[in-house]
Amino acid sequence: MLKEERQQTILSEVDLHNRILITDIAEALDVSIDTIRRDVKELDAENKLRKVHGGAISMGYMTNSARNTNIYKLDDKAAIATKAVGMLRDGAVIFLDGGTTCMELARIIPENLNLTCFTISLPVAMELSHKANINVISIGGQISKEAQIAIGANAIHHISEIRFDYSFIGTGYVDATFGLTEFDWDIVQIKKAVIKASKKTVLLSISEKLNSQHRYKTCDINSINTMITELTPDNLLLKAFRNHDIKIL
Amino acid sequence: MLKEERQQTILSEVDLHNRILITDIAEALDVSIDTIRRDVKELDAENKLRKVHGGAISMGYMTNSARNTNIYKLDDKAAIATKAVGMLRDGAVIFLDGGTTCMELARIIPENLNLTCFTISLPVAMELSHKANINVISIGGQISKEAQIAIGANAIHHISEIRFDYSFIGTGYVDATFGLTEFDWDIVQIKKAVIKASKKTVLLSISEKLNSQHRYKTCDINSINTMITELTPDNLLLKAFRNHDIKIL
DNA sequence: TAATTTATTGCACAAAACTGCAAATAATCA
DNA sequence: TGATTATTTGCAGTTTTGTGCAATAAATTA
Repeated sequence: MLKEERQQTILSEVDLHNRILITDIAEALDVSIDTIRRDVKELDAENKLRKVHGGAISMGYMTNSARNTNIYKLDDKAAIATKAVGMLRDGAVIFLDGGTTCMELARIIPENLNLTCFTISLPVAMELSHKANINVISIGGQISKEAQIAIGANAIHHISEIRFDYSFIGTGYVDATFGLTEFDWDIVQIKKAVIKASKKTVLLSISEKLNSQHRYKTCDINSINTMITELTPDNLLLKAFRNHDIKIL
Repeated sequence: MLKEERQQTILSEVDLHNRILITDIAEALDVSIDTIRRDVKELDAENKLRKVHGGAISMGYMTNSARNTNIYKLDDKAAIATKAVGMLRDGAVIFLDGGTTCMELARIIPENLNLTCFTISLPVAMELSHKANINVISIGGQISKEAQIAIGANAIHHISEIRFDYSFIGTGYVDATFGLTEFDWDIVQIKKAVIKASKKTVLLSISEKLNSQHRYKTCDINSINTMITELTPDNLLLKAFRNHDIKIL
């Protein structure tokens, strides 16, 4: 196997799973740990990923409070995902959005939990499909090349015919007064449908996105039932959100 | 052999397999390693490919992901996929099944081909989503954990509402008299629906599967329009199939 | 703190790349 | 056509690169 191919493989694995373990990759590609270590080092120097103790994480997964020095240590998105997992109960029917934070949630959902998970995200569906007790249902539709999620009328129609106990969604931008906004029109339509189809909607967002906005509006803050960030609920950055009828975790 | 045609051969090999090894090409064309090295160097300078240590990779490969780590019988499968790619025309609406052979086909579909591809396979959808000119539509449904494909009534219903120009399907087992059979009932139902929805059905199967059978039947050999194996069409193993109204590639 | 895991470093071996050179081949022109 | 020139090719020696191993150091966990 060519070095270049190997590095491409590492990159695509990182893209797919947000994080990789050096040892896993070495075993999968059947080369020594040293080799993978060197590869990861190079890729880090090229800013294609971030090397951390024990492995590597994707750039998209990085947050600006970059204290991600250890693959096992909780970073921002993992912290959010951990809080979200606490909301899950056996037998629930949930929806999972695309994006790295929801992907992280999918990753850490316990194997023994009995869940029915709907998702529009190809990577999330693949990740969940490895868990024995989770019934995964992918919502079909045209695939957005950027986000690797199903979009379009078909997907929206399907969502409208389901009633989720919980939906876990991300957002491009969020602001206490302007609500959730996106750069992409199609994605807004999907999220609108998801929110409408959910008993409870849970927003997962790193604090970095707070107080930002863009062109197309998904919904008001009031349409969200629970908002999870990596911050503690009493953080000052969340003050503006406390005026709304929304639970903050 | 002229230098020009040699370089042309190198380029087409790179296009086909996304990567080459200097040593392989040198042996195949029966010239010295140095010659190929020089050729590759020139082609790199002309931006026709990217020279890397030990070989070369196609320009498109850089963005290409999901390198197959399952190298089992990969050469045979690549040979089948190559024949299948030859059937594709701009503007076609096709269906791609799951399985490693179809995955290989997805992998080598040229970037510049304009296609609408439906698929039930999560990995195939992800692979295709990286190609700019291919409109990917995932068919949703319950995800089979073994095969990472959508199965069930919902997926079947969707398929029944489409008319594919070509469908490329795999099979668990195939026999000239017993037809296509599977170990899994749900998968049979999906394949039946696909065949019904296709103007032309193309079976991709490595020769290893020929003359094998299992519990559940998908269809007779006659329901298949074209059958592609890694063998040459006049191979003895295919003799029994030549009695049927089926094109063999 | 000790025990375990991960990183780093230096080293050896192998594979590949580069260089200069001579022989072979192709192209040009009288 | 034959002689001259330029290009291409293969080979040998050298340099560079890639890989794995083992010893040591650093970081992490219990």
